[in-house]
Amino acid sequence: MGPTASGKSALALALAARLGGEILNADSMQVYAGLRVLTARPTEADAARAPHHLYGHVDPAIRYSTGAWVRAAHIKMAEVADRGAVPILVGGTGLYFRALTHGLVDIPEPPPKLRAALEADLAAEGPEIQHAHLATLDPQAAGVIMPRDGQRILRALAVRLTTGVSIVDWWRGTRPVLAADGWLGVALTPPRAALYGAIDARFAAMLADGAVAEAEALAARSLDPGLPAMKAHGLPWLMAHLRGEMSLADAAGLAARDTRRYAKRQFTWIAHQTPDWPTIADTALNARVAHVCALWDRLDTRNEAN
RNA sequence: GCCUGGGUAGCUCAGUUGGUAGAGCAGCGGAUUGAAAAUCCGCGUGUCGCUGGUUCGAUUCCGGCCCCAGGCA
Repeated sequence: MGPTASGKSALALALAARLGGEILNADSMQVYAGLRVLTARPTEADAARAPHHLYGHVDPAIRYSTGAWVRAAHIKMAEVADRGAVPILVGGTGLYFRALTHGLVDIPEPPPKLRAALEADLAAEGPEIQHAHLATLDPQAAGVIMPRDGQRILRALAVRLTTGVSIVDWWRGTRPVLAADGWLGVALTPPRAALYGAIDARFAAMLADGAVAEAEALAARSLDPGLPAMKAHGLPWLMAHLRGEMSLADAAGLAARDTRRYAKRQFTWIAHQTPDWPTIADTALNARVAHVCALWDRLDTRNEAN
């Protein structure tokens, strides 16, 4: 994995050619259809150079989830391996990788109606009141969730109400999806300043590539702005621009700012959530490929020895 | 050249009846178990334009100078 705009897709393509691999998307936004430009999905030309999976296969009206992704990725990885190819997962969504390497408990899905009701309560009363509610219902969960973290409060309430068991107790049963030594995780960590420059340049390129038209097409569907797909970086601002609420330049500035902040959170994730993954600070593609291949060979020989 | 209003954090500004200053935004750090490009938590020392004077003490009062905006010439 690596932060946004760090060159993950290009590296994946080079590795696929070198190792005989197929590419699987591990990015929570690139799964959505209709967001090719704004989520920096590989172009048709790039996608033709190696098999790509799990890109743009979800309608933006759907509320996708980590669980849905893990199930889909698990199946795809097995299919790729059956073909004798190497599954190469690329993306910036740390939680998706974590779900694979550390696991995700199989908690029954709360009914959509309950979810909608909780969402309405949250909107009407604010997170603190819901947190107090959670504290009486599930003190254990309330203890590990911040009082204003509406999203996690909602999830904890939904799980407790539908299963009768605290989400914290569910978590105790977490088991990894992937075998401990069967995979190699690598994190790209380019210098911050270089990455920020790349982010600004990339958003400018997105605009030149039809980002506004993409936003317009989505706006025409009048989807719920709370949907995950509607939160793609830049999309809310471009839609505000289309409504005449701000200039395109302002929208672009805010989009780049959001993306920079996101990249910062990704650096934090890499530093603290995947401390055992080798990091590559190099920005040159060749150096990155060589580095990953060396690591890969080591993993290979170790596995053969076992 | 004269008049007026300004010069305080990266930006926009507040404030100190004289005891060396604080908001918003930006930025930075952190958390992260089915919304994760999400959500949440934490972090404010800066020659108070420069320079003299008054004062125990000046960013604050007084003088000079510099810069910016507007007005008059």
